[in-house]
Amino acid sequence: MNTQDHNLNMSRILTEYNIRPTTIRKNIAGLLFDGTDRHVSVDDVIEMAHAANVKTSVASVYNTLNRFALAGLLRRVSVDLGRMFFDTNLSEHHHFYYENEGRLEDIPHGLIKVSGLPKLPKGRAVKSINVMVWL
Amino acid sequence: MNTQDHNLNMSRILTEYNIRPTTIRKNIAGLLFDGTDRHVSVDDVIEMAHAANVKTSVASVYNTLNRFALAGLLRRVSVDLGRMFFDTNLSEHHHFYYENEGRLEDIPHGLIKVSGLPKLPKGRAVKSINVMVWL
DNA sequence: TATAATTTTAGAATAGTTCTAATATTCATA
DNA sequence: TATGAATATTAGAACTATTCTAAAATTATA
Ligand SMILES: [Mn+2]
Ligand SMILES: [Mn+2]
Ligand SMILES: [Zn+2]
Ligand SMILES: [Zn+2]
Repeated sequence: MNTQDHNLNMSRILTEYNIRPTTIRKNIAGLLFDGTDRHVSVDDVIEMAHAANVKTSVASVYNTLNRFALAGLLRRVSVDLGRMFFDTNLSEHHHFYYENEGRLEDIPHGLIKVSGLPKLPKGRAVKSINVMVWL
Repeated sequence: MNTQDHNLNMSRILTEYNIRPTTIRKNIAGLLFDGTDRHVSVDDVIEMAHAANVKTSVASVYNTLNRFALAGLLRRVSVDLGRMFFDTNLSEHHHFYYENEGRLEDIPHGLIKVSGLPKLPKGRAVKSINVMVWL
C-alpha cells in the first residue's frame, strides 16, 4: 500500500470512529495502525513521530491518543505507576508484563480463561477483566 | 487486645520481617494491621495517622509503606494511573476495581481461576498473576 | 470566501512520588 | 549508663507523567 492509499485508509478509519481526520491525527494513526499489535507509551509515539519527520507537540500526542482511546480506537493499559500504554490490539486479550524491560506483550485471545467470578453486587456490571502476568 | 499488647505485637511482626521496630513504623503498622483487609493509598494513611494523633511526615509514610512492601508485609497494587494502593491481604487473591469510586475490593482467594497460560519464553518465570475486574 | 467550530500548540500548572541532606533515633558495645 | 556508629525521620526541593490554558492555526459549513 502506497503512502497516499495509507493516508486515505487512515482517514476512513478516523471517520468511522467519529474522529475528524486532521493532519496530525492521520499522521499519528499512520504510525500506529499498520496491522501490527503495538503497546506504545506517549514517549514512544513522540519518538516515532520524530523519526518519521511528523511534526507535532507533546500536548497533541496526549490529545490524540486520549481521543483515540475514548473513541475505542485504542485501548488504555495501565500496569505500574508512571506511564500509560496504548494498545492497538482491540480484540479481547491479556498481557505479559516484562517488569525489567517495562514492556507489554499480548497473550493471544482465547488462551487464558478466567473462571469463578463471584456474583456481583446488585446493579453492577463488569466493564472489563484484565489479567496481567508479571515476568 | 490493649494498646500495649498491640504495640508489642507490631514490634514482633516488624522484627519478624527484618524491619527495625521504630516508633513511627510501629504506629503505622498499628493503623494497618488490625486483622482486616485494607487497600490504602499514601493519602489514606496520612489521614489515618492524623485522625489517630500519630505525628509523622509525608516522606515517612512513603518510606514506611515502601519498606513494608519490599519486606513482603504489604502488597503493592497499581490499578489506574495516579496512585498506588498498598494491600494488607497477603494471601493470593484478585480484585474488583470500582472505577467511579477509585476503590479496590478483594475477590476471595480460590474463587477466581486463571487457566490456559501459554508456555513462557525460555528462562522466564511467573512472578505474579493479577486479575483486575473493573466495575 | 466568510464565518464559526474545532484543533493544535507552547508553556504553565498539577499531583504523586522520590530525592537531599540535616537532624533525630536506635542499637551495639564499653 | 554512656559513647559512637548505623539507621531512620523529616521538610522541602526536585522530578516526571499528565492535564490545563489560552492564543494561533486549521477545518468545516454557509
Ligand atoms: Mn517503549
Ligand atoms: Mn481511599
Ligand atoms: Zn495488548
Ligand atoms: Zn486485596
